[in-house]
Amino acid sequence: MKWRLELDNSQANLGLRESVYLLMAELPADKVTTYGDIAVMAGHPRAARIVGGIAHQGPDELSWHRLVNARGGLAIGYPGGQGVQRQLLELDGIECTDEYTVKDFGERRWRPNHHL
DNA sequence: CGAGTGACCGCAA
DNA sequence: ATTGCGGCCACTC
Repeated sequence: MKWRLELDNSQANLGLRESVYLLMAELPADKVTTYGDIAVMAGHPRAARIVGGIAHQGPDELSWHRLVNARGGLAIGYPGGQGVQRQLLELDGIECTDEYTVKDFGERRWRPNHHL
């Protein structure tokens, strides 16, 4: 089912924004993902920055706090600051270092197994 | 429609 | 290990 959804949006008939929403909705609660990965999965490999912009506006019901940068670092401009994002992550059982980086990023990082 | 923008990314000092 | 910088390109106004 997940596969179906992602496959559809990688066919890119949807806008990037739509694709980002769908992918974020698929993101498991105990995982994180990156702007770049989302961009790639959405079929716009160079649009990482755009994903950030979309996240900035995105609907509150999606868990944007689990979206981090390529090094596992928390968002620079997260509303309320990185401290807030970190707390939200910890509520999901995702720990961070003092440096505002997701702990065990390699393990936490979400990878869709299929994805062409 | 065109120019400016940005919750990025990777490589060079 | 840090910092800086330029490229990136869909989105907004």
